[in-house]
Amino acid sequence: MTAKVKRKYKFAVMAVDVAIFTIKENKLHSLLIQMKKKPFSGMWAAPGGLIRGTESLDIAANRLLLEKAGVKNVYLEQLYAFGEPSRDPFGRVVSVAYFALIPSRGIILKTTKEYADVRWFPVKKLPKMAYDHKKIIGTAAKRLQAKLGYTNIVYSLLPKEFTLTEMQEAYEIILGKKMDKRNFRKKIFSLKLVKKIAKKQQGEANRPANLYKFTARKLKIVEIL
Amino acid sequence: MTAKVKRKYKFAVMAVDVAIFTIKENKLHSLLIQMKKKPFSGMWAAPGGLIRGTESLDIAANRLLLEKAGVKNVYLEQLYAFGEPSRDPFGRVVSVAYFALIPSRGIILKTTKEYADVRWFPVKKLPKMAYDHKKIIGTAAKRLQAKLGYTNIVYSLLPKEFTLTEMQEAYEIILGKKMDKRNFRKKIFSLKLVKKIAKKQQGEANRPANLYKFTARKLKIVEIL
DNA sequence: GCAAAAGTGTTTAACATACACCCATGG
DNA sequence: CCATGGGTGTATGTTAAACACTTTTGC
Repeated sequence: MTAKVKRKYKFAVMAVDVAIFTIKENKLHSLLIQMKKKPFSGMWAAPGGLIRGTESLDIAANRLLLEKAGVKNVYLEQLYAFGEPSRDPFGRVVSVAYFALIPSRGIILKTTKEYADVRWFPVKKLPKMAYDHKKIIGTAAKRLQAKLGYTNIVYSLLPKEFTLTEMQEAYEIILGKKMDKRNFRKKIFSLKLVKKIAKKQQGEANRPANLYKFTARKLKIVEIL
Repeated sequence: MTAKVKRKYKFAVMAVDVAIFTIKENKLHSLLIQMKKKPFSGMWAAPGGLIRGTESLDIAANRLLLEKAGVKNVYLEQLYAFGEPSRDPFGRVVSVAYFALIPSRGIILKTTKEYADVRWFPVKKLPKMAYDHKKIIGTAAKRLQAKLGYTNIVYSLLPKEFTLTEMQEAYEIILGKKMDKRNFRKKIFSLKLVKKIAKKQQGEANRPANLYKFTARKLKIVEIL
């Protein structure tokens, strides 16, 4: 891919990279950081880095999200280990990729001096990316699609209080298809995933929608689709 | 867990371990090797070892299965990366676990001088195991159960030619429950997973069963259960 | 009073489940 | 001829899918 890069590490080392998603502006977005060091300067990457000697993989993933992007309190699960020998020009780096979700309201991104920029990109319009990170984002997006179908994972993309239309839109955006409003609600109600609260959405030029919250904000296996 | 073991590696190193299953004697079995070196001497472990600098994870998994147990040509997929700092007393070893399946007919196990023994154990009666390998086998068994439900993965546990009763028994053994013969067959036929061949099972003291083969010996996503 | 999104049921088709008897072979 | 597992169909209940109009608000 690129010529002559000094191999920094003599042995295989372990990295963790995190594909983190949110829904913004009716599109699925992924958080990327812009690299400074060659040969990837200007290119974008998922937040990640080497693990420390004393931390578990899960803890490393949480730490790196916070350090590299200022993000915390997210849904996080292990995705896949990427270990092609050629995937990192600095040496043999095996990356355990993680997959994270966060609601978009109220996130403040943090740039560090190590990186040029931190931004959300629509998953359908990713910029030029470093390493095999485009593949990692793609694998994570597929996992997200699959999990929508058999778990209540959508809770981790929505705020505490939300309308059923917002919930349905999350499905439609991620799955890339329209769904039937009545059938969708019937299913959600029959599974008792949400409960109505005594508040309505305000300030819209139309009938105000009821607000709901999840009965449990914890991953559960349920047949949704 | 055990006292005073010299830490052999200064940095985190990468290992691959393989949970391999077959069906034997109407039970799900996993292949284990018996260790010689302390502090695990006498205990059993899934075949595995350190990755080489130039091989991918998938290739390492295949190589280790062959080297440590003499097994090849198996269904193999990545399972999960286990990275608790304390999981290996020799140092910081992150293990990418794999999950493998093989039909039981005609396998010849190979013992090496590095290990005391190689044997199949019923998954419900595992011996005392090294590292976190009991957890790895357990995670793999759950993955297998789940995949039976939404893929044609059972092909990798059956011989080229098999009876429908054998196929159904594979499901019953792994899921731990009886299934209805007529409904099972209806489902398998409607998905066109198998085709009848012009041979019958011989030598049983009852009506001979028709033999079948899979239309495709390749992983496919299909709603079976 | 109009534009915009919210909310709400019924009908039909597909699929899952439960269930019992006759058949072909070996010994 | 008997023991053993092989092979087959139907009726019922449950779930999925298709489909359109009325309501409530802001402006």
